[in-house]
Amino acid sequence: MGNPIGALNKIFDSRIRLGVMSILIVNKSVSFNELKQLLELTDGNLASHLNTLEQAEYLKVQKAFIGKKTNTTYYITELGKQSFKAHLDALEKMIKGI
Amino acid sequence: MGNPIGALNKIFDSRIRLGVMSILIVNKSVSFNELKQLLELTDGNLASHLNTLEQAEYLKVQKAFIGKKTNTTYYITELGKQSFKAHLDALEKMIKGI
DNA sequence: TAAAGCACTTTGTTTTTCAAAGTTAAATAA
DNA sequence: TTATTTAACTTTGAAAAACAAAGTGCTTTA
Repeated sequence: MGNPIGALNKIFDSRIRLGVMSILIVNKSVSFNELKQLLELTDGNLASHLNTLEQAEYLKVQKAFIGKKTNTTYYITELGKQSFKAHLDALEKMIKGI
Repeated sequence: MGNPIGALNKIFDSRIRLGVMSILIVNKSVSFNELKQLLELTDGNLASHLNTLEQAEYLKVQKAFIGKKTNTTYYITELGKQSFKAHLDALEKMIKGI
């Protein structure tokens, strides 16, 4: 049996990134502004965490106009979904001592 | 509905402290050296995380001699147990979108 | 023309994490 | 008896991460 924390994904050590993923796994797509309001973050802080998630290819972005307003929408990728689930599995195993 | 990440406990943002709690919730008592080996940490790093957990009163320590060797053993406190469970509940709710 | 909203980027500070080395005390080996 | 080892830290300092605040570019609405 290896190190119990070894299977945890470092990207998900952050509560904010965990929060983003949790929202996106249930909601399919969420806008920058919705995330900002839900998680009560400053733009910069949110943007940088979203960037980390994008770099990892756990998220993809779509920029569009909704009516006349610019809108940035985030989606979870297949990789993101898998990685998040793997992380939750690892967490569960660790907690249950499996 | 409040901020979904608001109910998470900052002390458990750290994978190492999560790991320690996971071990102690199943094992009742674990020595410094066992933790060090299980989690593959340097003494200093482990000691400082244990200290954080102790400050929060999530852990208590017992120093004793086992045979002729000094032994430091860690136990989870009732507060620690409750806080850890509360954190896991918050996590679960967040993930499931409750 | 001015002000406001969106989605950033940049800057700089604060906080956290960590390894490495040093410390203290007891135990065992030479 | 002197030296080494083990346990469990503490201290120091560096690197990484998190964050707020301010600035940017673009568009829209007043």
